[in-house]
Amino acid sequence: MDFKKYNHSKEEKIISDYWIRKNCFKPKKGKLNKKFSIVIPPPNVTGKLHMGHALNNSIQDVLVRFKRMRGYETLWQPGTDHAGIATQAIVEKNLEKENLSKNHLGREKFIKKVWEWKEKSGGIILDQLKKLGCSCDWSRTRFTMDEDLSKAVIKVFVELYNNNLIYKDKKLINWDTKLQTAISDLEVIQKDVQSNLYFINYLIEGSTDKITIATTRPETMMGDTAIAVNPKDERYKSLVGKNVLIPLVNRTIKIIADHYADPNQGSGAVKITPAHDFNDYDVGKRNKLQIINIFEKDGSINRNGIKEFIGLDRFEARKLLINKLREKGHLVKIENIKNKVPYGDRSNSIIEPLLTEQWFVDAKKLAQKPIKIVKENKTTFYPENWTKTFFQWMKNIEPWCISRQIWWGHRIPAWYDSNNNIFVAENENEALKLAKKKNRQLTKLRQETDVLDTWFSSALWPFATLGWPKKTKELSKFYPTSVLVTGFDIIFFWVARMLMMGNFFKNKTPFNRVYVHALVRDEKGQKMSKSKGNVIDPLDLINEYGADSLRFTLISMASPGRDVKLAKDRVKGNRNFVTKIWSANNFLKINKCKYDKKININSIKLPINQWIYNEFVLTQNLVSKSLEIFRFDEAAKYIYQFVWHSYCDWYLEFLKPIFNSKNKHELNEVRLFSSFMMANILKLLHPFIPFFTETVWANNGYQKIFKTNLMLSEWPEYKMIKKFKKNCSNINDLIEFISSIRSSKSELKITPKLYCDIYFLEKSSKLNKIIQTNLVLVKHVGRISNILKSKKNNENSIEILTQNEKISLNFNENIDLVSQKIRISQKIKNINKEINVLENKLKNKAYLKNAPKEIVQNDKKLLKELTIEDSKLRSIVSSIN
RNA sequence: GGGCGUGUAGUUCAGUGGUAGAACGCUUCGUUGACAUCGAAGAGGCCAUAAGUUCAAUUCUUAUCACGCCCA
Repeated sequence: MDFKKYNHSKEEKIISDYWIRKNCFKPKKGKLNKKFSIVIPPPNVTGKLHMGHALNNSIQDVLVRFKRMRGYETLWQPGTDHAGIATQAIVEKNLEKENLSKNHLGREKFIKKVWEWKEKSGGIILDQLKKLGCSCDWSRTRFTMDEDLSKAVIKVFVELYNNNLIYKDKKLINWDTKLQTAISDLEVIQKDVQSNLYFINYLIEGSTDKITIATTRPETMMGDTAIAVNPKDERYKSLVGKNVLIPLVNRTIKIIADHYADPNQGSGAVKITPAHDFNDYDVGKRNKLQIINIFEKDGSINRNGIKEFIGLDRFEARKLLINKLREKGHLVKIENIKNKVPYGDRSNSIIEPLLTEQWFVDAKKLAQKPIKIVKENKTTFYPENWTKTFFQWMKNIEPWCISRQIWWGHRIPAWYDSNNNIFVAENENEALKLAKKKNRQLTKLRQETDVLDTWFSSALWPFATLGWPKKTKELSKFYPTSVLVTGFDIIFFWVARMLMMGNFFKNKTPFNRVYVHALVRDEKGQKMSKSKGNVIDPLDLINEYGADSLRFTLISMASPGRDVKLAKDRVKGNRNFVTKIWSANNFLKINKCKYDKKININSIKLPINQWIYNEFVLTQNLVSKSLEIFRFDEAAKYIYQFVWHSYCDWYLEFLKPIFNSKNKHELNEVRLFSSFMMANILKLLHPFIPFFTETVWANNGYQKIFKTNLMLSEWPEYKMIKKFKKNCSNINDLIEFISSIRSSKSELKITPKLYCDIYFLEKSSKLNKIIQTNLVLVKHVGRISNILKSKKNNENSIEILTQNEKISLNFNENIDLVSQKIRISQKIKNINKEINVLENKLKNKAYLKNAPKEIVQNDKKLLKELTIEDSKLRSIVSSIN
């Protein structure tokens, strides 16, 4: 027979199309009458599949497929978010190529262009998820800018506003001068950089004395409104209240006493620029200082600056200013220091604190319920220690700046009259109604131009995607969702905010459990990044090794609280695993193994079938249990171990002599049962490697007898059968016995394929009994030609010890007895070490008194066994002479 | 500075209050009718260091060292 190799690319495509065509991913009532739901962490609509996605979604798919097979009605809700800043940037870039800009087009036309882009290119990542095998209900795919979801966003905004949980305020916020929008504090990354610390003299008015301040941002001098010294700082006590002249700027400001000034930092005197520094802003508030903003929105100097600096970029201004200060003798020195500088996570440009009017969510108030919910374990984190991180952030939470000065996003539903009175409503008509209560003559309002932070809409994801605010079937069925699977990097961005919104608007926590997985790194543990060039593209791996191999690799490496260090070799290894099963299945076909009629497992007679059955049940239980507690790595390990080592290495090997025999009864049982086991293996493996298993399922014709494809079949829930246990233990003894014969051959440098005769030296050998009842298997797998009735003693025979029984092996060629003697002597030494330890232990009265009985019993038993082993080995050594 | 985590075989990682495990890699042997993307056999560990608790510590506690990450 000629068997083709498994062609993953071809089969994956076929299976994927088949599942979708047959609507297999839609929720269906299962046998349990229970629900299981997950909402996908919506990938950015501009996104391409990276390893993080691959891990995140493989895990979700394992859970979803597992629960579906177990009989839950299962929904995996997919979709993407609109990624305001990122998407706008891409479309703007495309416009540039056509020599257009968004300002050219105007808001409406630009938005139209973005939608065009989205329709054309916004589905890439979803297609990639399909390639990975994700069993999302794709017919329910949602997008945060969809009409329904937008309605939800507007409703949420209005309600929060009416509850005083959203407000507009003039505050210092993080301003991205490149993107020209506000961003939230979470989107600011503090980076360690080398900076210059400039020491500058300010002249004290009415004297020739000077005060030296230290700053890393000298250009902000133009906005200084005070110099602060610590009230306890003796050096400066007499200067408090005096005026100083800002060099070059020639404006006078006061020296004030404020605890913010740290006597140990720099010179101990610090310039205060309330408009351009968060700490200075607070100092300014405390001391009622003037606030002078010196920057335009692009970071250039505005008209509040020195005349000749107006229009200069902030960094140009810094250079020029330092030169001038040096020229005029105001610059004392420059020190090189390490400090933190804020960068925008999207633009990678230095963030400028800027005083502007923005919209804020009162996060502090909204955080209260989630804190309570998590405390009460109504939402639990796994691994548990993330709870701590969550609390720490939630308890120190700052107002959330939600307005963005861009066009792509949910436009804030607020309108202004000509006096800038604010009217927040779901639409302009409603707003106008509100406005008319104030002023009957009003006919026209002006809508807020800002849009909302993308995360604002993502925060509604678990209920908005299910239809909220409409009371849909899905919402009542699948909310709260069962588990959220996510990386730790978005616990604050997303998880916390979903908890706020879900608990506020649904009065129910959006998910019962949060499974937090780690980052995928390269094999050296380095973060993957384009600049380092160590990015592994999951699609490359899928093409080369198949989606299944990639999935199995990621899942088996996802142990809690540890990063996944991914090397290509791992994927290759797991591809080999897939091939191994393919080849095992071919072996079944060659031997006409077919599961074509139902089996009464209880009536299975052959020990080897009983053995593999109980081994399977053991594995099935371990896999199920591991998956329930999110131990994907262990689940994968158990199934790998079983399939490769129990099923292929031993079970299939033991079947070979049966296939060669003429015993019809045995043949029938083996042909039926081996295939039945294969079907169950495919089931257990399906959540991990769905494409391959579904393919083999179809090829083997299991559809007929199970009356379903694999992904909708029932998860194995077989019970251990007690009456099989005796035979199972016998098979385990055989395995151990055969292994020791193989070891002995290897030690004696005898080729494994060489047959030998054996003789049982023990008077009443337990092994002998077991072997006699399984003679055909042992002879074939153990390569034994005869079991001798009497002992042969010559230079070709050797005694070995296995399961504490002495047996004699007889070969047809000479063997190296001398080296064997050395080896056994070494073994005796080792055993005696152990015996010593045990004897000492058992002499210890405290041990005998305090240790649990079983432990002591066990040690006594072990000591006995070792003592026997020792004496038998000694007799073997002496017999060699 | 505050918080969290990690140090176990060459590598990547499981694990446990009482015999230390896997995968990959390595070594030797091997194409016997499923599979060389394979099989068989092996080598390889003071479980980071120190002290404490305990009859018993790789496991629990504390400290130290090293390395990550998050927040300020």
